Amino acid sequence: MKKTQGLTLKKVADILGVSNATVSNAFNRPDQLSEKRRKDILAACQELGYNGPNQAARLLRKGSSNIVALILPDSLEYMVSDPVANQFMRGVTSVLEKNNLNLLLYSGQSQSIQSVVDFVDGFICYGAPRNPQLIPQLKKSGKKIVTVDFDIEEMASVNIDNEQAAYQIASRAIRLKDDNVAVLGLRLVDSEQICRVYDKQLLDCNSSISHRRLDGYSKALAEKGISLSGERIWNIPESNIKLASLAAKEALSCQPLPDVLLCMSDLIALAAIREATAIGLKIPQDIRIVGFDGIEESLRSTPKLTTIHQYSDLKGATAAKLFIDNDNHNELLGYDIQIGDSC
Amino acid sequence: MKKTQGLTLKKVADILGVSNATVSNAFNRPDQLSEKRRKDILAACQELGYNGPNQAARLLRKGSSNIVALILPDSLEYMVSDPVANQFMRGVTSVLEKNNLNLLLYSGQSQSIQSVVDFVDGFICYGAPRNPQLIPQLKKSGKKIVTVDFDIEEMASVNIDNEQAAYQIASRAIRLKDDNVAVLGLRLVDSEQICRVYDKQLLDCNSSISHRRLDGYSKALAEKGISLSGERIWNIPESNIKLASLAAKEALSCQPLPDVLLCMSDLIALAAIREATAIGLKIPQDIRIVGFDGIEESLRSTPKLTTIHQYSDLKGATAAKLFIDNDNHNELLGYDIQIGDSC
DNA sequence: CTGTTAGCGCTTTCAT
DNA sequence: ATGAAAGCGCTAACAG
Repeated sequence: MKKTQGLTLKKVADILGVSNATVSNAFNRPDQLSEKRRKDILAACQELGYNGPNQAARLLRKGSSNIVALILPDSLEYMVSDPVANQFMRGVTSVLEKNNLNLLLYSGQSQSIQSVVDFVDGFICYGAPRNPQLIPQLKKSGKKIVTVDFDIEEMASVNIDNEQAAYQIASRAIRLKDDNVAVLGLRLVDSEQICRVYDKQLLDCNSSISHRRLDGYSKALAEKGISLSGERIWNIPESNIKLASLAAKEALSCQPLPDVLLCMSDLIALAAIREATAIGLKIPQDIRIVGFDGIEESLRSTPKLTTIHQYSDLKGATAAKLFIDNDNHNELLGYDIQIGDSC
Repeated sequence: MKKTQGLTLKKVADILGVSNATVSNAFNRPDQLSEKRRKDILAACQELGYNGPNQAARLLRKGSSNIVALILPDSLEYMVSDPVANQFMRGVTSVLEKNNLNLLLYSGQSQSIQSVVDFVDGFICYGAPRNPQLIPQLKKSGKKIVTVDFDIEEMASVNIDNEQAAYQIASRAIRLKDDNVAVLGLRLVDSEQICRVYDKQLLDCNSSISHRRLDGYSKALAEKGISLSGERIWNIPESNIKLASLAAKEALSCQPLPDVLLCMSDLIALAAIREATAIGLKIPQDIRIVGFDGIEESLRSTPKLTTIHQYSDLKGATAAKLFIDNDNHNELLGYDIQIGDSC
């Protein structure tokens, strides 16, 4: 394997008979030398095959790398194929690319941020990381941080009003006081299993968007005079199709059959639609189903899904902009109700 | 903002009254000092709040960072929401995570690899990058490289036999000698527009998987004695739903109406199914449609899509393994025909 | 406008 | 088993 040329700024300077500072300036500070000198030097470097200052050395010296880490809530393996995370990433990358920043993906399940913290200019943290230990580490890293869908005190953040959105979609789904309602929830309790919630210890209730959504559902239910017990709430440990289908099957094989299924993600709702259809239920006549997120596929399902559409790409773009502008404020984004045919 | 503690290995060594080499060894080379000494030092570091050697300095010194760059064919913005790329990335990340390697996403549209080349241990290059200039840069970088779906001489690679796969799926789709066949192709010519191919200059015919697939189709057609002129081949500049739908509409509003639609990706085929259904065509009675890739959604479409299923996650995992093992060979992966109801 | 020089924080020979 | 010291390649203060 051909080794890299081993050209350094110093060598180049020697060859050209100028000081290394001048070469460095030619690359980094055009105002520090004459236009002609700069052009000559750059041309000579090109000629020699020197592509510019070594980025690792530059990082050590300057402390900045143009790399930003995106901390995903779970392992990358899961997150890279999650449609909501995808859309979020799309927003992030669109802004980063325009600003010549590079993206490092990092798992929220990691033990620590140590292995990357010195390489990156900061962190965009999408959802509370599965490993809560990361949060104090982030705080004391001294790096720039933007959080999304949760907050770290004093840090920039991007959120939507999950409770209000959940309230609205639930209000729409529930018609009658004696509707039988079931909730297909996401990570409500600390379990790797699909299970009912009963009165199990709820997971970090304050920071979790799932609990905000549950609060919204509950408020809507309370307004109609319906009560919801833990046995009508399912916990799904992770938003993926297989688990969602299993949970939907459970809920649909229950007596009495639910009239309304409040699903905390579209992936879950779409799975529920498929399962309900498979056992011959008519939607929305026999059962009403609503989702949350507004992924693309929800527009194409049969029936089209009624859901909360959040602008995940905008969320990503906003997070990236706050990061770049070093803007420390807390942004609250809007959402829409997407009216489909599933309720 | 609380600044980082500013603790360095040297300061820690001073505080503990040992040399910096000893502290370094405590972290990096357990065999270089007594077990007890090591434990004491590590404990003391923990106490002091020193999390270990600065990674940037370590990188400068050692030249390795545990970061691997994944070069995607196009801009990240597009690729993060492409289902095939997602599945590939899933395979890559599953292996990288197990090996404590971090993933940097890099756009194949970039001007150069310069901004990251010094930060990473090497590159996995998924598909020929849109900017062909990157290829010589990669070659002379001296870094470890694994290519996927194309080759760079002397470098490890992972491929499938696109021509053979395309031949098989086309052979299945074509029934009669007087079938009227249309191809919905991907990036066959250098155009940002949806257009017929006619006899336009074909794009880098040798390295492109699209041209291998076209060769496979042509072979199958030739065997049945059908000829295919450029006006029955559409070029879609990019695999996304909107463009695919437009192209499908064009093809379906053509006289004579095609009996068979050979689509170079599932995204295209699924769009074609929707468009055909929308204008009242029965699939497969009125028109047969086949895809390529085998994305998850193709299993759930109505009718279920007949397509080539490639194991994109395995492809990703294989690429990552070759990278990690420094294995320099050229892997050819298998594929399956997924028989659905669309043909 | 240009050159000299002191580190950035670490790893690794080479002595001890 | 431990320590002293030489850089890795660069940037930025400072002096000229």
